[in-house]
This record gives sequence, C-alpha cells and structure tokens, in this order.
Amino acid sequence: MSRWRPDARERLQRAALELFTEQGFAATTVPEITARAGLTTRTFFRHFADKREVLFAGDEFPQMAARLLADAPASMDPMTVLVESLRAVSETLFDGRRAELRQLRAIVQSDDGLRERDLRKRAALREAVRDGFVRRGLAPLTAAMLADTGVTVLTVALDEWLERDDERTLFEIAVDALESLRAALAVGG
Amino acid sequence: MSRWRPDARERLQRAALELFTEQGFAATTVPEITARAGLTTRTFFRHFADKREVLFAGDEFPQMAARLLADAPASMDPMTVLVESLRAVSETLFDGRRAELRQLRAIVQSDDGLRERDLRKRAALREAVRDGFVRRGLAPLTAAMLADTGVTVLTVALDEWLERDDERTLFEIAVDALESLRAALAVGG
DNA sequence: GTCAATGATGACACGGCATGTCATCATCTA
DNA sequence: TAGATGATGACATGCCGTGTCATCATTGAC
Repeated sequence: MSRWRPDARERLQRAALELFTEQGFAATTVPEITARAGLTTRTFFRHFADKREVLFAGDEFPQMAARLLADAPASMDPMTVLVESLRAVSETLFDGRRAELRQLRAIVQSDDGLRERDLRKRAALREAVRDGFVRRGLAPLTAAMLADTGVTVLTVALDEWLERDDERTLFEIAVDALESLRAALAVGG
Repeated sequence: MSRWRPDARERLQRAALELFTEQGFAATTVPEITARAGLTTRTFFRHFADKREVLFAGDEFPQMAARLLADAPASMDPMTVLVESLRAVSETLFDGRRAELRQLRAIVQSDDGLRERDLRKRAALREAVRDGFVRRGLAPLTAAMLADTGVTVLTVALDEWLERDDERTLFEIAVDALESLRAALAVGG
C-alpha cells in the first residue's frame, strides 16, 4: 500500500467529468474537483496545465496519425494514404464510443473556452498530418492542404455522426464528405 | 468637449498593441494597458470580453464573407464564388498590410492562448462561409466541406505569404494552394 | 429653461485561476 | 541504514474577469 492511491490523474478526470455533467463546466471549481478526487488544488495543476485540459488530455490522435502516415507503403499515393488513415482512425478511436463522445461533446459545446481548446487539439492533429505528408515527400503547400482537408473531413463527418442519428459508419460519412468536396472542386473555378 | 476623450476603444487597442510588442502578451497586465490609455481596468472589460480579444476585435471577415456569398450571381457555380471571394478578401483586407499583419502575427504566435483565439476567429469565418453556401442552396455537407476548404486555402496561403518573402500576391498563392489540392484529390483514393 | 433619462466611466469588492516555493514522507537504490 | 527520488500537501500571491453602485456629461421631452 503506497502513501497515496495510485491513480490520481484518472481520479481527477473522472471527478471533473462527473461534476461538469452535473453542474456545468463554468459552475465547477477546481477545488470542487480535487475535493471529490481526494487531492488538493495544487496537485490538479501538476497533472493538467489548466482547468480545460482535464477534458482533452492525451495525444492519441496526433500520435496515431503520425504512425499511420509513417507506416503506409512508400508507393501508396497520398489520397489513398489519407482515406486509409481515416478508416483506421474511425474504426479504432471512434466506432463504438458514440454515446461517450456525445457526452463529451455536449460539455465542450456548452463553453466557449472548451470549444477553443477543441480547435487547438484539431490544429495539433493537422500539424501531425502535415508533417507526416512532408516526410512522405510531398511539397509543403500540398501537404498542408491535404492535412487540413483530412482533418476537416473527419470533423465534418464527426459532427454529422454525433449530431444526427445517421445509421452510416463514421468512415462512410467521411468518404461521402470527401466525395462531395471532390465533386465541388471538379466544377468551375 | 465631452467628459471623456471619445475614442476609448481605439486607445485601448493601441496601448495594448504597443505593450504587447514591448514586453510580450503574458508580461503585460490589463491595468498597465488601461493606465497607458488613461482609463480604468473595469472599462477595459466593458470594451473587450477578455485580454486576448483586444487583438482580434471586429467581425470584418465573417461579415465580408457573408456579403460576398450573398451578392454573387445565383447562377455562379460554388467554386467560382469561392475563388472570387478569395480574390476580393485578399485584395481588400490583406494586400498592402503585410508589415502590420506580420507584427500582429508575431504577437499571436508567441502565446498559446492567442493562438487558440486565432483559431476561434477562423472557425467563425468558416461558419459564415458555410451558412452562405447553404443559403445558396448547397447541401449542408458540401457547404461545410467547401467552407472549410476556402478558409484553409486562405490560412495556408497567408502563412506562406507572411512567413517567407514570396513575391507572389496572397491571392496567387491561394490559387496555387487550391490547385495543388485539386491535383492531389484527383489522383487515387 | 428645467429636469428626467441615458449611457459611458470610475470605484470597490470579490471569487477563481494559475503558479512559485518549501515541507513532508513513502519508495527506491546503493 | 542512509541518502536520493518523486509525488503530494500547505501556503502565499498576482492577475483575470465580473457584479454592483456611484458619478456626471449629454440628450431630449415638455
């Protein structure tokens, strides 16, 4: 038996999620969270940079994106890499977690500061994808456009998937979104 | 002669910009800004929602985007509308302000919180463009994808335009970015 | 010409966020 | 057994952002 219960970080995340759900993000103070988790305020800020970060902790997305782009065969063309990565991310990190993601999303959408943080996380993902494409030899401008497009496709599809009771898979919606962009780009301009 | 000098908001913006440039965003307190502007702290927060907002005040971008999309001929295809809007925005709001925008950008890039706020402003622009396309009769998914693509093109081009000493116009870079995306999308997937 | 309404600002209090610093103490290591 | 390590507690502090009431020039009604 150690001096402290071992899972401080996870306890803080759980307590925060509960309290944010019960009384809202703004109405919940950090001392309330730490009280429920059996810790002190100072300890909260040792685990999370700020009050928002407790909802977003983890680098899974950029890390997985980097790995997928690095591991794809060198001969694979960029669009195929993108689509296959979308498939892998959708199936690994999203499928089967719709209820949980909806709860998280409801909290995030309820607060401006949390929406901002969400945007920042997506920007980090973009960076990772862009770097991955650059490492695959794409021109920086093309890599940037493709990375942004990929993250946008995922975002738009995720909105659709969580907002409505669409029966399609997240990945299927993403493919549709990509297809509609391709069609729009092909005409005019 | 009125009781107060009339341009409180502008004075606050100027003082803030000066102080952020001189000593950095984080090291500048709101009381310092208001002291230089000859006002009180409370007044600062009557004009700006928070300390970051003083650098981003104004809705020019979403407003102009909404107007451009609403005023374009109904017969014009979406891509052409997008490109022409990019041209108008580039020439009206960016051309000739490169030095000023570089100063602003340097401040924004120096602080995580300011980068977040920047992302939020771009998200607001996306919303406006998406709504504009929906009003023009596009399917929501297509409108969302096109709006995101437009804002992305502008962002990527702006990065290039401000970062390097590219001799091309912002609009020219934007067109190149769009073209490179079109090319990448046309192959594979 | 008087007076009430308006609206921007000042003055003050206050809760909460975030950080710096030092002490405490179980565990690990030599 | 003793010292190093590392997570946590305890305490102080500065700044952000907001609520509230007072002040006072301007405006407009009569």
